[in-house]
Amino acid sequence: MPRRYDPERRQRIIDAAIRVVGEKGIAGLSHRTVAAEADVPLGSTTYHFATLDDLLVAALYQANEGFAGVLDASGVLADAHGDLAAGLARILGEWLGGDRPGVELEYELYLAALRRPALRPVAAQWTEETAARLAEHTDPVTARALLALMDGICLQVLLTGGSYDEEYARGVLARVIP
Amino acid sequence: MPRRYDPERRQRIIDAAIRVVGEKGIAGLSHRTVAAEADVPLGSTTYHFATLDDLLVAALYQANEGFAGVLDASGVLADAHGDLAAGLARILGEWLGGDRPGVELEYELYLAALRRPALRPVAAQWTEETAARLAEHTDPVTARALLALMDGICLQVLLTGGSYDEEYARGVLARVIP
DNA sequence: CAACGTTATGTACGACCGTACACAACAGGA
DNA sequence: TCCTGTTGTGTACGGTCGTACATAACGTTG
Repeated sequence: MPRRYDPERRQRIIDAAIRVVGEKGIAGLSHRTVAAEADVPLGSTTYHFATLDDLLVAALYQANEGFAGVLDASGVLADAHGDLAAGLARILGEWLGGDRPGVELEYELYLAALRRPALRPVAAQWTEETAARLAEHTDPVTARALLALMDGICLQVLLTGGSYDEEYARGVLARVIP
Repeated sequence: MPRRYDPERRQRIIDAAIRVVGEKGIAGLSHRTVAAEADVPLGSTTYHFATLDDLLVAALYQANEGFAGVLDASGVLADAHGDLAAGLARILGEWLGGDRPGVELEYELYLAALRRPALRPVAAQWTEETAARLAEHTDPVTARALLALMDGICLQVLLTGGSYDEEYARGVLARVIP
């Protein structure tokens, strides 16, 4: 089933959806706003993604690679014998402190799974994959706990408008590692 | 400045808003849906709450008392020398496991602060107050870490559709307590 | 080359939304 | 009693939304 005309049209729509969510939030996401951002007709977005949930699933899949990329680029998981807590704390600092527009975006898509069951498999898959990667440096239980604690720390920063304290994060993350 | 006609009209609107968010999510919240749920005219909701953010702020304030109530009723914070980690793990179990419709509701309102700056002071206040209450049984740094970890554990359960493991929670919470 | 199914587009409809605003109901001071 | 300001209501407007659907553009098959 070959694609015709514009083979990357679908990808353009996903990219546009991510930009829209980044700028206006999920509340500002509609077939029309995405079509305008991607510079495609309205019918094109409804054709490739019948419901907005379909579009959100695709966007979340793609956004999940954001943090995974930071994780890879950091080299923390490459160094088998480094200080894991310090490494993770540094990664969070880079992720939260960077002026990338992706932090709120990626979290918003992730948290949207709370009310949209269609997103839960994607969120679950990301959690399991990341936990598995962390587990290579500790054990599965600790990996999930580290993930949960990192989530909680980020939430406290993002929801309360506070600032990120890397030294605090390193300290409490270290407590979780047995 | 005496209230006339219906002194509790404002409260009725807030209660209705919480029910609407509980049933249809924030996405289903509008002046009209709230007016219908509260059985008041449309103009009444727009009069008492000019913007939906105003209404969400009031709803979040009220919803925050939900978890605080569970915390109080549990008696965990009353027992000065009990096992804090086990107590908190049990509270989370009651909160998540109960068939109350409040869990997703309260978290949705809380997480909405990510994109709505108007809610952040409320979220921050709840975090600080709860951390202060926990700090009476440990130290401030540990209290905030416990709160973050509890948030993260709940998120993993709610976002991935998984089940809550109280024994796991007790174990990792205990690691955070020095 | 003709028929056909997939891919893609344009447009229109009914529903819902926030908002504005004129107006009614009432309390308290002059 | 009248006047004034606050509280509360009804309605209508312009805009955006999801959705449906007729139709075009194209590749494939026979």
